[in-house]
Amino acid sequence: MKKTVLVFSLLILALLLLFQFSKYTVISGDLNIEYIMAIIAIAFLGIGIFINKKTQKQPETSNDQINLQKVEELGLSKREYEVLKEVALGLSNHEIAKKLFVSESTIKTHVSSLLLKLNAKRRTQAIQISKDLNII
Amino acid sequence: MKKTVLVFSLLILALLLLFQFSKYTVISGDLNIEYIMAIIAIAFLGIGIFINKKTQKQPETSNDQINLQKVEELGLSKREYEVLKEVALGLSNHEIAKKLFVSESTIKTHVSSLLLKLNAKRRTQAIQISKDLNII
DNA sequence: AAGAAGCTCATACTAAAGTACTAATTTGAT
DNA sequence: ATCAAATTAGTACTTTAGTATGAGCTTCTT
Repeated sequence: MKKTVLVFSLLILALLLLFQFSKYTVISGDLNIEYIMAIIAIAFLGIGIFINKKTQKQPETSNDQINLQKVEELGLSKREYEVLKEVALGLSNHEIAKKLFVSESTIKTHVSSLLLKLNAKRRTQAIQISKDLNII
Repeated sequence: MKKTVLVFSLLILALLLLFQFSKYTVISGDLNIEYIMAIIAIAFLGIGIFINKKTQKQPETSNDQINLQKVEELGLSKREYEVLKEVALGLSNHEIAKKLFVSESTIKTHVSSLLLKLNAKRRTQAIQISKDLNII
């Protein structure tokens, strides 16, 4: 938000400067009007592209990046988060247990509390929710 | 590609028309130069944003695009594919049955054959595999 | 040191998920 | 019209998944 204000302020400033410059050069006859128009057109084309890139980058990066802050917000413990990632990989409780060198009942405990925290009824729903929250 | 050429052709045409228009109005004194500049600036700002949006949509869609050809390669029927998408949404067999107006046993049949075709042991694994193959 | 939180594990359940058939219709293509 | 594939649905069964509860142990904080 602060950046947006700054960018627009600079934009308005540039516009005003350009006006003054163009008025001066047209009157003094140093440049003809076509050049000034072309410069303005190109400049604002670039500014348009730049602004759009900035606004479009936000969803892009937030889509690919895993949001570890969200994990904390949800109150997921380190182990629960670890189990969640294995669940999302399509492993069964038994397979996860073997992989993490613990018993299956331990995994069940983790999964149960993880489902509660994610507000999911099933592990498949937990996967979907986690994907939406960008935590996996 | 054809669209790009068309867009740029129209862009150049618009530019030329604008030049002629501006030259006329400035000389005739109907409008002062600031207005024309402002119009050009806003127009090209919009064009810049528009172009950028078009070019940035390409990688987005190509990354997310679902590979329907792969679905056929796997031998998934229309209904099986439909069920798969619901499974990936995190729904239970019972919920899918209600949503598609069929019995739960029908969904079970679909899921079973779908798992076979995807070479998955569980529905969670099917989700993972489907995601890798870009079919959901 | 005491308490809270996290990790572990067990038992005993209930509830889903998944398999293996069989079978009746329906649909689509030759 | 006929044959193959698809959709539907059922029964009976096994396997996972998930819940509830209690409990021992470790780690970190106050």
